[in-house]
Amino acid sequence: MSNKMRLEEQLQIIADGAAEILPEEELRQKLERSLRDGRPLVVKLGCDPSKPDLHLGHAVVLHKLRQFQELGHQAVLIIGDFTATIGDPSGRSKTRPQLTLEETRQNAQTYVDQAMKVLLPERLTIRFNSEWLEGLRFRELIRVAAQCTVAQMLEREDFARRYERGDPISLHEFLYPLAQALDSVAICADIELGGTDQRFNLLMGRHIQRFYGQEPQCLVLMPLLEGTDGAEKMSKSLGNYIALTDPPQEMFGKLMSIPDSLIVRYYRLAAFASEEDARRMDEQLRIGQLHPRDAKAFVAQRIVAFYYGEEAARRAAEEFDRIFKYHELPSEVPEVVLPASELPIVDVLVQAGLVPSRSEARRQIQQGAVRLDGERVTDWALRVDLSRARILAVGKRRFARVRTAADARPVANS
RNA sequence: GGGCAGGUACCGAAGCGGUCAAACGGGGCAGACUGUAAAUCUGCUGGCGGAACGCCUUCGGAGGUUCGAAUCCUCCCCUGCCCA
Repeated sequence: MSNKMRLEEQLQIIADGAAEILPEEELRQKLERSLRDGRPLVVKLGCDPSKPDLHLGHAVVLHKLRQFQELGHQAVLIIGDFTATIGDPSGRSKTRPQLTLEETRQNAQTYVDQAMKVLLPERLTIRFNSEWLEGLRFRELIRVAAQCTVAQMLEREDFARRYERGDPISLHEFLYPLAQALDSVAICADIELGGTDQRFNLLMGRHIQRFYGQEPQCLVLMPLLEGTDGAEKMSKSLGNYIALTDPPQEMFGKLMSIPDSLIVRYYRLAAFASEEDARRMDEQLRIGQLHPRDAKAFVAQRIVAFYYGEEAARRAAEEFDRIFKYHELPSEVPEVVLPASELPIVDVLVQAGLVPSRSEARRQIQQGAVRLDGERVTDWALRVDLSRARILAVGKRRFARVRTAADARPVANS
């Protein structure tokens, strides 16, 4: 294949699914040169080890990085261990808890383990930014900081909004974009990946790279995946996320709960379907040739299969149908062994871990959410005989098989 | 350093001496309806409690006034705005 064709092919793959590429022409030039000289591009992705739980939203970007790997480029994962130890003393945002370098390392390991579900181990470099930020001289920091005005900083949307609202912004928060930019300088990044919400930070990378006489990096921005609530972007703090570590069953269930309006988007961004396939599904849904439920199940299965394989995905789908379609018990109900042979149902619910407190147990019973061996319980003063195994259910998705220890002695009660 | 406005439950936000575990909205949980959808409707949403208009803990922190405080006073901590 000629370099010309390979160039077009690469461009197409890189642009596939991307929300924005800045600036496109520079990217073309970089790729052209890379092909000509046989030198892979350095593709950077920064990550925050203070939140090591990766979800499908992260996977969108990770997958793009993987595509770069497949094209033969050099992927560099920057672990922001240094920045994570700074934390966020403004206290308003809990998204940046202060960590020790030790914790950071540990989280980083977790992070990488999860990222490897999407990335290829070859052509992957992992760097910690404490390596160059720890020893950064104050003088140097000031030189860098001088490259940016306050007005420019306030262009960043969330700064602007917080400033507008009178919310506190700590001075050091202005330094985070600079720190990220210095990461790009440290590894001479050709390309940086991120979500569209990272545009400002990544552009800062270009700015600072120029200051250091480097060729500025190109930006490949990926769309932000909405969370299971269908409204906000997927994030851990909003609790609307599907973790890469969610077991197949749970992952499938969460996927089934997304609003219909998101099916095609998930197909495209989380199941990595081609533009064409996504369009086809969209069309079939539109003309009613495909039932939304079936489409959703298909997408869910595709996604679970990506992380756990076809077999696990198929089982998850079956299990889902069993519980929610046919209202049967899950194939595996967690078993809880209690020391007493007879207890008030409220206590059983708490001790089985189905509800957090007795008050909550009482409320759930009053609302008709609790079933014992399939029978709805209405009396919260009910005592449960545990000499034989009992099946308890709270709502649609909390189950436990409860019994007393075989050798438990009856508890005397007045 | 000074002036002003604020710090309330998971979040936003009322309350400003008792009837406040604390309005309202969001979120969450549950019920109905379903495709476990979404939307909608209903209920619940600190803990304890054989079910009390009962007890305990909570309204930035520590003290104080009062029969009684989220509500008043004092000091402290934190945030925003303005001035220096």
